[in-house]
Amino acid sequence: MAKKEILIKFGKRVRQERLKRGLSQEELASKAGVHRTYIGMIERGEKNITLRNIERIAEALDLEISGLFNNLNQLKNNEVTT
Amino acid sequence: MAKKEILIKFGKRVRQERLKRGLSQEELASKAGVHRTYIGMIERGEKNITLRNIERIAEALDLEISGLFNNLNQLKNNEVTT
DNA sequence: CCTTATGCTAACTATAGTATGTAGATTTAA
DNA sequence: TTAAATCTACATACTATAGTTAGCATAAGG
Repeated sequence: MAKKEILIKFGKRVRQERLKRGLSQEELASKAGVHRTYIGMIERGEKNITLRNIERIAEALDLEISGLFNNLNQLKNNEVTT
Repeated sequence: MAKKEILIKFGKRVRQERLKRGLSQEELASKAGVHRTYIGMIERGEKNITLRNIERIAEALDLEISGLFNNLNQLKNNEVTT
C-alpha cells in the first residue's frame, strides 16, 4: 500500500470523538451497525473506508460528515492514544 | 442496494465543482488519476467511493475533503444538470 | 482469578476500482 | 445537410480489496 496518511488521520479523529463520548469500540460499532474489530481497524487506519460507512460512523457519533474532516491536519500524533 | 442518497448527493457535488472549473469528466479523471468512466459512476452515485479516492478527487478539484461535504443537504435536485 | 476493552491474524464474500466497447447527444466546421 | 470531434451514459466483466467474522493474546481494574 502507498499513502494511507488520510486513513490514519481519519482513524485518529474517530477515536478522538469516540473517547470524547465515553464509548467503547464495541458500543460505537453497535451504534453504527458494524463489527467491533472493524472499528478497531478503522481507528488504526488499516482499512480504506467507504462513504456509506463514513456516514454510518458520523451518525453514530452525532456528527455531520464534514465534522469528521474539519481541521484534520491539526490532529497531533500524540493527541490521541489508546 | 439500500440507501445511496449520500452517494447521489456526493456525486452531484462533484459534478457541480467539476463544471464550475470547466473540466470534462476525462480531465478530472486524469487529474485525480482514475478512469474516465469511474468519474461518471461517482457523479451518478453508482459507486460507494472510498476515502482514498475522495481525497484524490478533492485534491484534483483543489478542495479540502470537508469542502466536499459542507452543506451537502442544501444541494437541490435540479441545481446541477448534465 | 474474572470482566472489559483492544490489538492482531487469518479467512471468507461482497463489492469497489479498473477497463473496454457501444451508443446517443452536442458542437464545430465543411 | 453531412461529417468529424467531444462528451457522457451505460452494460458488462475482470481483479483488487473493503467489509465481516472468529479466534487468540494482552492489558487494566475490580
